[in-house]
Amino acid sequence: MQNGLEPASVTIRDVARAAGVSITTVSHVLSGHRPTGELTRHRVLAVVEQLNYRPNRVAQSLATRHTRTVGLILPDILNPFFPQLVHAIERSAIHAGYRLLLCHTDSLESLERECLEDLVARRVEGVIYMRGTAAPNPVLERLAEEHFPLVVLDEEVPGLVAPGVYAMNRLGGRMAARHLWQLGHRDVGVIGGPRGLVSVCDRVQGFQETYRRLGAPVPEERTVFTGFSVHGGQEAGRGLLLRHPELTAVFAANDLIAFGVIQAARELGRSVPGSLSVLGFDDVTTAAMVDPPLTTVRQPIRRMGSEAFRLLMGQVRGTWEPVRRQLPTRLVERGSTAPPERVRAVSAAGGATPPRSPGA
Amino acid sequence: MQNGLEPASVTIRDVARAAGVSITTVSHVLSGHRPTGELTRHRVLAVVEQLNYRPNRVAQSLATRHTRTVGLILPDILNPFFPQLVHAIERSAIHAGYRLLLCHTDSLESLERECLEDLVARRVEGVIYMRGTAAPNPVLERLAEEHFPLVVLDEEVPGLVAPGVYAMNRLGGRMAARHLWQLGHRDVGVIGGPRGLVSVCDRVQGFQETYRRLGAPVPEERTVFTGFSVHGGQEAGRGLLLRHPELTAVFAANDLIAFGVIQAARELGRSVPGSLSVLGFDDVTTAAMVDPPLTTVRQPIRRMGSEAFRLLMGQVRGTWEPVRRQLPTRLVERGSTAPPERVRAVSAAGGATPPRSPGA
DNA sequence: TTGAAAGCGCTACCAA
DNA sequence: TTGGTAGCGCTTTCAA
Repeated sequence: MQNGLEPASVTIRDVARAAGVSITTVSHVLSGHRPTGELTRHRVLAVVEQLNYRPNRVAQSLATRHTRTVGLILPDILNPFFPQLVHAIERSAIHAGYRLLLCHTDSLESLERECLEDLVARRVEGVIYMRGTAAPNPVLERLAEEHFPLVVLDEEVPGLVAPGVYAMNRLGGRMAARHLWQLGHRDVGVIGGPRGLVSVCDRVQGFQETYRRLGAPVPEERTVFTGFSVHGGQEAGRGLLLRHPELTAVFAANDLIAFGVIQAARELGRSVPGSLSVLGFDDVTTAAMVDPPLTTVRQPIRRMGSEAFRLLMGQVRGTWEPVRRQLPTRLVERGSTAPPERVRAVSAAGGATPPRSPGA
Repeated sequence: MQNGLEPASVTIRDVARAAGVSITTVSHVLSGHRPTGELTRHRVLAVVEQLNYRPNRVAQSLATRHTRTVGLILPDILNPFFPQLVHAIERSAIHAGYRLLLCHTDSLESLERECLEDLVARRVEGVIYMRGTAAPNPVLERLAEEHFPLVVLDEEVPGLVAPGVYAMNRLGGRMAARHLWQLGHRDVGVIGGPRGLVSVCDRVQGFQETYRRLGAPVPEERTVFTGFSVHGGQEAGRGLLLRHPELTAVFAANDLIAFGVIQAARELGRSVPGSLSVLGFDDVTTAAMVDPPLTTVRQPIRRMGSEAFRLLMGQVRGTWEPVRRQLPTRLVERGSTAPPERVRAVSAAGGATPPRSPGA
């Protein structure tokens, strides 16, 4: 207790000695891997209790070659989307007897690589990889090639052959578009997240493709990109609204951005949804709590998390197979979207009002 | 690659053989723990590179008796307060070469105990313990007695002699009270978090003690307790406002509860802050983004996290000492608090208006 | 039903 | 400047 170097806890050897049996025996009464005499069993257990012995999991891991640990690489714990995802994963993990080793990368590619290396060196049995950058990651590629247990979650890695779980982002983008269209919005803007992220492309493209088909393609200069953050959304929103005051609605690639857009709109004296509709993506818990509750495209976060863990376990104790699971999104209508002012005005003036009917 | 049992990665032995040197040498060129010949150094490094050798951290840990891992016990990752705390801790940890092993307890005492045991068995070098329940925890007590490196964070454990980092909760409660008082609120309610939590007692008592001193003690039936959640706040808020429609302000023991109270107020047709002022605690990131931006007592989350890790490291490589660090809170005024209607009405009617002047 | 002993992959002491 | 080797604390054959 005095020296700082040696916690010197009680070992299996101590137990064996105190119980007057062999180490082997202690090991087996504890693991139940082979029958033991009733008598010795009780003697050993008593000693274990008395000495408060707990097997050293490090030594166990070295001997058995498994650590009952899974590595988690995540880009941004401050985005509430990820804690929700982590929560789901952790529930599955605990249930399966696994623990999570956390690696926060701040969306930095260099950190992603380092973390991955470190996790492997620590002999985690698998990794759930959530990226925050579009940069290629050689370490990740190597692991995938070696069929190291790995599942990519949320953000797809282009070109990587590995199991993954994603939301139907393109579909989500389409849902967003259809919703705004039906409300009567014709002048819409889009604020995507970090350029190059597959999820961003999909959401944005799904949105644009729908508007194009409906006959009102979104002009290129009405689509901008920014970071997945409130601040990013605020900046980008301000710029977009300043350059295009004619916009009546904005689709944001995630909720954080949407929050920022709402703030920007207010600064510019535009009420939401009165003068501007805002639509988000994720359906983070707080989405229901912000000023006008946010209309958003919900990702099935819980299912994504548990499915990811399930896939990982499949690999850990079984065959590797690059399954690609896509989970459906759905639109959650709340208070941040409404028909554009013009349409409402017309409606109020009376009469049926198919918004900008094709022939008009 | 076929068999599921043996990842059989390359070991130090392989490197030694391939480089034509001893295992010892390989170990030392990698650790730098002793000088090595320029030539052999390069040879070894080349082989390491070529074989893509990475030392097995499990084996290292067993040999060196350190894991470069810290355990984190946290009650509720869905409360944004904790991700923010985790973020701060993780920054310090990564900087010091440590990794975080995550244990989510869902505020369950049984899980807290299990996690603690498991973390110790996994030989983490220390534990940062954030509790979510008021239940006593024998395992924790044992660890503290044994001077196992441990720091209690955020939520104090009564009677436990161990290092800890906390916000000045009582002070925070006082700040909240003074603010509402100065705005002119005389009929106030309090919604605490889980009964028995020290932080809750401190915040509530700080608040009440101030109102008492100012001559308007808060009647007991205007103080209620609930879970640290939006839902809890909503339920409790609804009940309180229904029973006491005369209240003009509510102090909530954390931001989540405050959010819930705001929702409850709306349901009851009361605007915030027009007809009801709401004050929170924590200053979670989203506090600035909700409907009326939340006036709240800010905890110095980042500093709490980094200080906790610093204290832990102090114990890991040094002397145990039950330091108790308390960090100051401060009031952040935003939009959810305002003078009560009566006062505003009177003010508008003209004339100086010491709210409910003692002689009135 | 029990034990001896050979690892698991490293570190670090002791020699050379 | 280098190597042999005894652990670290456990699991698991193989024998008894």
